Amino acid sequence: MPEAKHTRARLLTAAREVFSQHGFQGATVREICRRAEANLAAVNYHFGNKHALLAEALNFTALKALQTANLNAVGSPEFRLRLFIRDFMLMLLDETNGSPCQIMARELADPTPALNMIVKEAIAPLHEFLGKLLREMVGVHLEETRLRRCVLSIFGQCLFYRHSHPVLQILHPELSADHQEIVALAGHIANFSLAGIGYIARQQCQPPF
Amino acid sequence: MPEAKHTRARLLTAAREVFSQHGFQGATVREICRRAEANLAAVNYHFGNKHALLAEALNFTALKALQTANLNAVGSPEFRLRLFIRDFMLMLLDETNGSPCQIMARELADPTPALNMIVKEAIAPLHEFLGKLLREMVGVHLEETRLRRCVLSIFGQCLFYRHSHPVLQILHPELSADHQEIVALAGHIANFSLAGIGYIARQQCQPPF
Amino acid sequence: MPEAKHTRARLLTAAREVFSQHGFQGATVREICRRAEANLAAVNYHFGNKHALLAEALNFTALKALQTANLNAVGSPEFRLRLFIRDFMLMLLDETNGSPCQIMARELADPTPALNMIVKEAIAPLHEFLGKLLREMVGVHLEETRLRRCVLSIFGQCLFYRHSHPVLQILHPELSADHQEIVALAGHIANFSLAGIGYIARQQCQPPF
Amino acid sequence: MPEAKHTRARLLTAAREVFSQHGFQGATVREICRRAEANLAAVNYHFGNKHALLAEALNFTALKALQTANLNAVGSPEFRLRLFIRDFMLMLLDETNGSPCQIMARELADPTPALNMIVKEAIAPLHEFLGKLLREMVGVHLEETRLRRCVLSIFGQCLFYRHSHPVLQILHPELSADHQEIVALAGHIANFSLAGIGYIARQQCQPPF
DNA sequence: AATGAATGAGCCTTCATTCAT
DNA sequence: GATGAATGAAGGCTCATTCAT
Repeated sequence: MPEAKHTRARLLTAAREVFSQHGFQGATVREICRRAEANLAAVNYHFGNKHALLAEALNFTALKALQTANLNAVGSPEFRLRLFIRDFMLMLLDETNGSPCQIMARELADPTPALNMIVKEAIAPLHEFLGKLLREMVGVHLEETRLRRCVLSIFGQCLFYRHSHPVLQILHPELSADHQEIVALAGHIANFSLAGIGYIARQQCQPPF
Repeated sequence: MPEAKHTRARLLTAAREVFSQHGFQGATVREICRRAEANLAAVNYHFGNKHALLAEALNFTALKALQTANLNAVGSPEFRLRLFIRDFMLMLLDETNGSPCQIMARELADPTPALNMIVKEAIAPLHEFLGKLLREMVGVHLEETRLRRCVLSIFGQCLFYRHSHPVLQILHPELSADHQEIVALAGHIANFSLAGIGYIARQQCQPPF
Repeated sequence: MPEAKHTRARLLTAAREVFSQHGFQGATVREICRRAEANLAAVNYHFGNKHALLAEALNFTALKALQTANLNAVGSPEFRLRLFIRDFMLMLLDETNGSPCQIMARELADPTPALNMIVKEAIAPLHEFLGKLLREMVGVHLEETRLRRCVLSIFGQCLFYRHSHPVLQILHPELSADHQEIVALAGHIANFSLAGIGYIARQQCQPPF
Repeated sequence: MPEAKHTRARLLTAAREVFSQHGFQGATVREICRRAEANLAAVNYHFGNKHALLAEALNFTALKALQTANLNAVGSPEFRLRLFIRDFMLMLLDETNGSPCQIMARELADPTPALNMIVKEAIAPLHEFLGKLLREMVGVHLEETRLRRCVLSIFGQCLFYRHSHPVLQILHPELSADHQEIVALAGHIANFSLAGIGYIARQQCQPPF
């Protein structure tokens, strides 16, 4: 065996890289096998087909760990929201090839049959998590619909940097995506959103007249 | 020739439909020609190749009209921001096949060589436009970097509904994308963002201590 | 154009050859294209896929001509049966590569979706034809079931030489399949069958007790 | 190992099933191993390759038993011919998966290297057997060539129901292949053939003028 | 006595593109 | 101004077989 890791593991690593770079459709089994230094038939042997390989390449552990860590953190809901946005942005903008969020983000725009699982396993829990966190802040009086829109506003701001990354590199090539910059962006999103949520919550109690 | 419009025009219409539905990569020349009731070689005859067809299919007039209309609108910057967000969301979530924003939105996540032109012709002006609008609201004291982050927060919230449309349909299948709902979403984003911008602007003058 | 006939026609000729030699499953599109001196994609362009190519390669005209000729022949039913068996055997044992009966015979044992069409277009009419011919000979008193069994007995004797051709070449390598030999075989089958039919018909009228 | 029989035996059983259903070419080693609940490499371990597995899967004992039983039967040659046709048809149309005749019948149309052995071990003896039986009936005066043609006529009628089974199911879907029906078919073939043979034999002595 | 892992060859199909007319 | 025919390249997948254990 010329390779340190087993073929199956190397295929998963390679698949995460290629899927995150080219999307499911743009990724080729050939390229994945080439990078994994595996035979072309290895994907079929280990996973059955390309779709099943994608399903196995998806990895939600980091995303779940993020939520667990946040639940265990001590502090006000506002503090935990800041923490969450920071950790989520760091995960989202992690440029390591094959990071799980890159693959998932691609699925959002160009769905494959795996999207259902992604939503059920990763996205729905995440939205629920953030919904509960906001609920702690705004109390019981804010309508569920309005609360949800706030959740979407936060995710929208965060995901934008992932989805529009190529555009931002053209628009503002001077911006790097280093740790410090990401933390600063997360701080902005937290400030912006806390103010927004606060306004929405107040608006509910005493409608603007 | 039984068709009213010339082949070239029919090809462009068909291309906008197919590109918006399947993305550049997922679209096939065959399907475009089939819908345009044109010969398979017509794309190469009229446009040279698939990339050039995409370039010609892109259409920024609606986006520019939106900005012009907003500039001509009478009212406070806050009012014009509400107006802009509403019009932008309506354009973005327009489910008409071949709407220009759908094509562009797909380009963001999976760039082709056309992205440079899109950014230069459409996105950069749009960001500048929104930047100036916000500047009217916050005055000269807010750092350019912070202002830009507010612009990105607004676009992020709006584009989220476009990019994550498939996910939202799974998460909240009860939500329709009719005119009324879109206007309500736009109202939320405007409220949320105005509060956010207001906070960021105040924070600059009197840092939170 | 380096070839005399058009690619489409060459593909059909080559397909008939290869299908008749190797069956549908054993035939490869590559081999067909190679023999037709056509590009590998030509099958897809002209026919869509391998199944559709088979469907177009099938040719029932000779089989239909055989029936028409027999209907126009002047003579007793017995004579016309002898004629039919002779012509049918000559067609069946025609060793020309790509003869229609060879392809059909292969379909019988290893059916593809094309079998339904073959049965409807070629085999059912043939059975009906032979049934009517026998009916002329035996009169109206013979049960339909018994008549049909006689039809199957005749076809069985004829087809045997097609289906079991490889076996017969091993068993009796001295037998050639030249015109004279085939005519002799047909004569035997006619004699054998006329006697059989005669017995079955008589048996019906005056049951053996 | 949870299985009662050894892997080798299970493989042979599974191979008989799959070969009889799909033919040699259509059968896959994977499917055979799956049914035998054996490892994919088991076929090559136990038999070397797919061809060798076929060779071992072939089983001529039932066919030989049929001949032995017939030789031991008491009665006239005519009676023993009726017996033979009945038993042969029952074996031929036995729908039990993996019945030896199904596998052999498939080989006839699409020969593999195993055909030589099949002919030598099974088919040639069978033809000789039937030839001798007919010889008993017709005496020494009938030419060997003519006698052989009668043998082929009988086998042709019988095998037809095996080879053309898919066609017959389309043509006459009302016909079932139950014991009673098979016996009736065998009776018809026997009647038909006895009359045929009788005529051929008489024709020899006193040519039809 | 047997197996999990791996592989090379080959299959059908699809695609954007080109070319001669 | 346009098109029917053709093509090279590539894609996902399947198969019988092999190898190390």
